[in-house]
Parts: sequence; C-alpha cells; structure tokens
Amino acid sequence: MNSLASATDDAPAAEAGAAPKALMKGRQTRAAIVDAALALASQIGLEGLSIGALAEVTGMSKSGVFAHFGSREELQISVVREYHAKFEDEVFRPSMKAPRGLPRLHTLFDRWLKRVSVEIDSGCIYISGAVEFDDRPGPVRDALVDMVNTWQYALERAIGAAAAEGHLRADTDARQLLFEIHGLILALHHDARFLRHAGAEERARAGFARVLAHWAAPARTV
Amino acid sequence: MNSLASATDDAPAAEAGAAPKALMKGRQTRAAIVDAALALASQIGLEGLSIGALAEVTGMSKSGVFAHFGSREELQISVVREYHAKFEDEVFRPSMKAPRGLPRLHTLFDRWLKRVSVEIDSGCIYISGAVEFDDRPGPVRDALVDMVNTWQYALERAIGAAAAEGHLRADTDARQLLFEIHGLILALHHDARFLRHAGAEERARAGFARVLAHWAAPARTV
DNA sequence: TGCAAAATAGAACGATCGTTCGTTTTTTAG
DNA sequence: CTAAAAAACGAACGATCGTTCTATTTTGCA
Repeated sequence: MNSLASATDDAPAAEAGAAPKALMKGRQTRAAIVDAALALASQIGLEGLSIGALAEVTGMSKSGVFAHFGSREELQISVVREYHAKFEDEVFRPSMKAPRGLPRLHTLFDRWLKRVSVEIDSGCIYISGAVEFDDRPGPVRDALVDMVNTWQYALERAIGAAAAEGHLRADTDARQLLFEIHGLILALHHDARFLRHAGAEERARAGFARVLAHWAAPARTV
Repeated sequence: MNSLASATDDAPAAEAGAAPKALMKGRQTRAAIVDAALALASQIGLEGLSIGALAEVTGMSKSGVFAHFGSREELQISVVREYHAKFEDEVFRPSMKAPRGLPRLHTLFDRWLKRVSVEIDSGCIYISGAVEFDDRPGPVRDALVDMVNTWQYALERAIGAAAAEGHLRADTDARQLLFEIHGLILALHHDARFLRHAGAEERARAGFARVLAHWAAPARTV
C-alpha cells in the first residue's frame, strides 16, 4: 500500500457514479504524482524535478512513477499543463465574470498579483520556467512559450476591450501596456521571493494604477 | 599541454614586468576557468554549472579545475563575483562620469538595458540567479542577494540625487521608481530572451520615459 | 469468482555528478 | 641549475540520475 491512496481517496467509487469506466486507478495516481511534481517544481524548478525525489515523496517506486510518463520530459510537460490549468481556474476564468472593460482588467491583474504573492512559498512556473528554458530548446520550452503566449494574449484582449468600451484611450497601445504591467508582476516576484522585501505587493498595485492612469480615457463630456 | 595556455598567454612574462611575484600561473588559469564558467552559467544557469563540463571546455582535468575552488559552491560564488565585477565595469562605473542627477540616472538605465539586451545570447546572472536561488538558502544565494542589493542601492542613490538636484519632484518615492524600472528590465529580459519578441528594448525605453515623466519636477519658474 | 489487463515493484544498466587521493608535471625562487 | 612549491593529472569513490527490463501485485470486467 502506498501513501498515494490516502492522498487521493476522495470517495474512490462512492461519488455519484461519475465516470465508471474511464477513470481507472492509474489516472488518480497520475494526477497525484503531477500534483506532487508541481509542488516540487514550484520550489526547485522544472529542471530540478527528479523522478527519484518524486518517488520518495509519493511513496512509490521510481519505475512506478516513471511508467506514468515514459520520460522525464513528458513529466515536465505534464507539470506545465497542470500549472496552466490551475492558473486558468484561479486567475482567468473567475475574472470573466467581471464586467467587460476596465473592471475585468482590474480583476485579472488583481488575481494575477494575488497568485504571485500567494505563491511566495511555492513559486510561479511561468516565471521560473521562462528563465530556466530561455536557452533550452525542446518540447518543454515550447509548451511553456505556448501557455505564456495564451495568457498574454488573453490579457491583450482584455486591454483592447477596455479601450473599446471607452474606459481607456482609443489609441491605447495594448502590447505596451501589457509589457509594463507584466514588468510589475515580475518585479513583485523578484522582490518578494528573492529579496524578501515587504511591501512589494503594494508597489505593484501602485504601479498598475499609474500605468492605467496614463492611458485613462479623457473625462467624458456626454 | 592544455588549451588554457593558448587562451591566457597574453605575454606570460614579457609584459612590462607587471606583478612579478603575486601573479602566479595559477591565478591566470583560475581567471580563465571563471571566465569559461561565467559564459557557461550565463547559458544554462548557475545550478547547471558542472565541473566536468567546465573541464572539457577548458581542456583541463576535472580535478585540475576543482583544485582551484575546493567546492562547486565556491566556484559558483566566484562566478557571481566575476559577474558583479563585469557589471560594475560596464554599467555602473562609466555612468558615474555623467552629470549627477537625471543625466546620470538616464545613463545608468541605458547601460543596464543595453547589458540585458546584448546579453540576449548570454543571459543575466542576476536575473537567472534570482529565480534559481529564491528558494535555495546558502552562501551562493547570500552572495547573489548581496550584489543585487548593492546594485539596487546604487540606483536608489542616483534617483535620490536626481530629486535633490531638482530634476525630479522632491517627494519622489525612490524605491517605488526603482521597483518600476526594475520591472521594465525584467520584462525586457523575459520578452527578448524567452518569448523572442522583437521591439522589447523599445518598449522598455518607452516605459522608462513614462515613469520619469510621472515624477518629473514641475516646470521651474526661476 | 476467475481472468485478462493495467499498475506497480524491484533490480540493474550506463552515465554523470562532486569529491578525494596519490602521483607527476610545471612553475617559481634561491 | 637545482630544490622546494605550486599546479595539474588520472584514477577511483559513492551517490544519484533517467531509463529498461522482468516479475509481481492490483484492478476492472464478465
């Protein structure tokens, strides 16, 4: 008996008969491994991920862990995808409920910032992965680039929508605005995680307000 | 005969009799190793540094390389120190020749930006190191933090001087301004190196101009 | 309940890691 | 030119890495 059982036994078969066939034990175990891998990679990086360490954490054998992925690279990609899914769930999707335009952009930034702040003890895969893989071609890098681009494009659309709604100047340079608020997030990550400075979150918020103010639509006369 | 000879034989003894005693052969070799290590670490990170790979690059034996440092950790610290020295030489010191105040601040940012841009093919140890070691306590992290703090403090003083000279508003929040321009550099590094976006350098410059404009001193009446 | 299939374990592989040690070569100083 | 000191080599160490195999156990379905 391995320790994953206790980690994943969320009603193994008694849960409202959901997916009786397609959800074999293997899927649950794999999910638990990816979860542990994500936690591990968040602390020591995607390149620091080792199957041996992962086996120890999950209480499995190395080959048992390995069999679920077929290669270390595939494991890394799975971790990236898992992070992306979590990021969408916690940052992107909830923000879509906010009214289109400036309120939604505000919510997006707020949740993004929160995620990087809260992750002070766990790390952001997007940020650490970007540094780790900026010079390492391959499928892991490709997956990372893909998902960062997806996220940035979503932000760009939100900025464009805010301009279209008249909340920002019509000539707003969405990519420039994105560049600057992305910088604020990166600086927050750096100061909070690496330098352990207090108050970095507040600095990021202040910067965001200033950037928005620069592109604010002139007062309406209607 | 190893390949370092050809790499370091800048007039072994014929050069104007400089440092006849203190500069033994070992110092030269060590310097050559650190140079190679810096180039290697710039691409694959400080954690990716391996003594074996370094031995191959320099044409030495593993133990020969190792003997100069006594531990991998000491090698990493030496690389950090070397980068710091180069950074001071190429960014900080030349900027001190610019007039105190805004011109000097401008020069500092410009050289900093240039360094991160030019380093598109080599990587910035401060930035990659910050991500690699934000969760790895130890002397390497301590050395990194030390030098990043040194650099940031220098910038903070330059900002304060610009305010004291009347080039920026008297109530300028130096740390906030520093936070924001640091973010611009990080975003530049991310977009240029990881996403391979063109025009990131221009975006960083535009952001810098906007940040400065926000804290610009009101027009003098005198 | 029994049987095929899926999941996991366990041992071993070649490679590489940082490090140690004893020897040999090279450099420096007298 | 010679002897001491410094530098570099080469082999080996234990550990860990990703990966490959063959058993063994566990699971899901009839």
